[in-house]
Amino acid sequence: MYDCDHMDPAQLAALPDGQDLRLARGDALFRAGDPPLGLVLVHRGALELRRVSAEGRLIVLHRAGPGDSFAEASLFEPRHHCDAVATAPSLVTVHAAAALRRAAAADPSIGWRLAAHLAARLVAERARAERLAQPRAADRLLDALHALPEDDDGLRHLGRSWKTLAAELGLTHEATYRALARLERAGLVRRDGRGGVRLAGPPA
Amino acid sequence: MYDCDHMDPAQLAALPDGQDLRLARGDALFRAGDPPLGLVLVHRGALELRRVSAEGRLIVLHRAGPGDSFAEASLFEPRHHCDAVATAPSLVTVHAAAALRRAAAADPSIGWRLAAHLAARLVAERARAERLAQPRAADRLLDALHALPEDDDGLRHLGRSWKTLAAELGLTHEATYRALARLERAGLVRRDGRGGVRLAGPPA
DNA sequence: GGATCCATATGATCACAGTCATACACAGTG
DNA sequence: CACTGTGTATGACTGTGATCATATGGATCC
Repeated sequence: MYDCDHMDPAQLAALPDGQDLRLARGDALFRAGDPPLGLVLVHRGALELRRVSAEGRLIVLHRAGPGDSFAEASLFEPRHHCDAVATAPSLVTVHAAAALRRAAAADPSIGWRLAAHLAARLVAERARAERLAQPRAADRLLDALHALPEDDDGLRHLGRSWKTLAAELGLTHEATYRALARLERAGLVRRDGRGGVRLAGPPA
Repeated sequence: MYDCDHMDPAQLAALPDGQDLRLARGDALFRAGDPPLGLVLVHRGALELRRVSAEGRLIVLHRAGPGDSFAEASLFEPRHHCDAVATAPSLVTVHAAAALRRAAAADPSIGWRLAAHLAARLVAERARAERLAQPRAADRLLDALHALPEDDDGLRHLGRSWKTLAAELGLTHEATYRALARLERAGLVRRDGRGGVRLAGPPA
């Protein structure tokens, strides 16, 4: 429910002088420790914010697809604290932090709109934390799938690989595939082979 | 590192006409589904944002102690999506959403400051998600303890019960006590009986 | 047309977190 | 004072996710 984007990032896009960038799969837009780049809008492709834990686990902090924005928090931080990597060939617009601050000084409404956008991201992030607090893989998985935008008839399309989803859920891909297989055997989930998912049963 | 409060909520407190409220332990400031109350500043005591999962698990979405604020996101949402419950006798100030919006229209800097505050909360929330993605209880626990503010000599004070921390970490209290005992036996953690913790070894 | 890489599986094993039970100390209350 | 609720702690058992291994089909690249 509150996992979708309430605020249209496009309303943030009414901003001055963004710089367009193309990224190949695997390219890093920035690395942890870099000075903040600014607000990033994704037009095509997908980017992930990643960290590697002390034990070497890859952790996906956030994932942004077409129409999403990210790195908003970096506008107020001295350094980036994670890597931003393109998981597919991508096209993004970067609004430099300094320029954005100047624009906000000129147009007071930008601050409030940015706050609204950040509030939406915060709610989504809390939903994610709630999901991660579930102990069982099937619960996390079902929760994530129910949060997916639903087609006019009941089809949802997972816009990424199951392996990627596994990382977002804090699970190994093996656990994810197994949970998926069990859910499918139980008739709660049906997959068409191409990223489409159909769910049975109430979200509750 | 990025789990502490970068932004001083007090700078948000330069706001008009807050309403002070006293809460007893167990009192709910609002419930899921209620219309947004507004921005809440905690002066004394502690409040938790809670949900109950479909399986009946109690999930702590956020915890605010003295000097913290919460429910910022509710300023932009039509309804609250979780309960706010006092876990101790508390004193709070509520800045009504409508009043805050009016104040922001009059003073443009409020929007930007609010955005900065929300950005800090977002970073903290991502750190929490990162923590919850760790599979082992000891890792989550150590991570959370290292994120605690450190005294001038190496003492950290856990400002809440271990049971409460367990809920924040998405663990049962049993698992938490056991992990704690193991860590203490291994010499990585030392507790004085009164909420004080001393850690050995690097955060990495 | 191989050679590679990756996502998608599935099996075996083991560590560990969840669950249920029990116990004790302490605070607050009638 | 007894009574109750809560936090702290530990034991036994079970379920399940992590780990390691292996296999296959689809891309992509020379």
